[in-house]
Amino acid sequence: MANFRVSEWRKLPVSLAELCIDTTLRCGQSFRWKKLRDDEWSCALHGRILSLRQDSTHVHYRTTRSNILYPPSPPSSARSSAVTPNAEDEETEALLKHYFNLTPNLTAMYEQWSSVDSNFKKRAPKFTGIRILKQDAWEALVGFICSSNNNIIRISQMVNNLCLHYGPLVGHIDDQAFHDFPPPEALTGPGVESHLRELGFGYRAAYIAKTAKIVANEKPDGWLQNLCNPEPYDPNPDQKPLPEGGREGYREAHEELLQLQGVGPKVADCVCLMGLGWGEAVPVDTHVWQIAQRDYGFGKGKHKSLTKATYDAIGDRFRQLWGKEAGWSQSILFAANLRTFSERVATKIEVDVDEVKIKQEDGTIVESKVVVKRQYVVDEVKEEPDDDKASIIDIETSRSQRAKRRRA
DNA sequence: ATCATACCTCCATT
DNA sequence: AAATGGAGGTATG
Repeated sequence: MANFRVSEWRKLPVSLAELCIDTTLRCGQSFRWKKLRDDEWSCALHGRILSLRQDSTHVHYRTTRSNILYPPSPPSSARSSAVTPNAEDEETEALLKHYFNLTPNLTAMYEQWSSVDSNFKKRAPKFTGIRILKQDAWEALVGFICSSNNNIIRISQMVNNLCLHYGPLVGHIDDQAFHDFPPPEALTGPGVESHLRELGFGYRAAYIAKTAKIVANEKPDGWLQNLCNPEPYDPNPDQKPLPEGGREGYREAHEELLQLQGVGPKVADCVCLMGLGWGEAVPVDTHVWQIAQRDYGFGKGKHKSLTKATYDAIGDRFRQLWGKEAGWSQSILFAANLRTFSERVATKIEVDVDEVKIKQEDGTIVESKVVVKRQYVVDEVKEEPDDDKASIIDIETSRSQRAKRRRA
């Protein structure tokens, strides 16, 4: 195992309210992180494996690198790495801060959204620390092309398969291979589409192959990166309201992305938000559509179904409500609505006991007790539980001790 | 503009 | 056990 070297653990002070890596890495933004050991997440990024743990006060991180590709620093600087951070550690910390987008004050943002939106205030407390990642735009693009008509488990399998077959090997942890995400040029070959089909990508195989060719061959160098939001994060945003439909740069990036194969409005917004730094991008998928109907009055009148017009109207409504970082707020409500996290949603169990008389074929009547247990999602805004949202979790039927017998 | 349909595959549910 | 529907949609008519 001399081929790889593992750095010391280092730590960065971060509260769980500012970043919860478990929720952030499981909420469907990124598809490559693996939880190998208890509470330790790892992912290949920029030629190294980054591993993370978190406690209530810090994020702990370390890297695993290949000695062959990334030889150790000279002895002069390797000496005191435990006390004095060397260049590699500095670089890793910078990567961590960048990837997890740690500059914005998330606690203040939650407070702001809570003060203007009672629904957010109600649902967010169990989903704190969710940040929008600054992922590589190309990786986000391919990942979300894979997401159409798909579920997070399979998307992750597909993306991992893509990296395994087309991405450079970065290292191993416990015999688990970690590959970096393949650049567009790696996916332009003639056999890519059919190979991806064999790998189970379905109709998305063609989308990825075509999009890779467009990006690598038809667009100028740096085309995708240049769609990034150039503005640094501003903790004291100016008073001028966000333009209807978002800033010009966002609208342009969205429009450009729509030219690609397999990229519609939703995928384009995912890339804008999570890969290009446009906080006002609001991807409206089936979950957000459900949320918009349930909590924000959509699904009736003019916006009965999720047409393009409705899609845009939902984005505009959320931007108007939550502002420049509407996409962040949307993602928090999205996570709160995921089945993956349903155990966090407060539930209430209601038990009904009914006496039932059952007349049997032979004329005898049997008295039975039917116990029905229903589970509700507790809704603190509406006191009344919705019957249509209750799910029956258990029914017991017991015949009473002495069944009364009568003549027919 | 809106609507309907096909598209790959996997999985849970019926 | 075979059928159905849904999964973080998009392209086409």
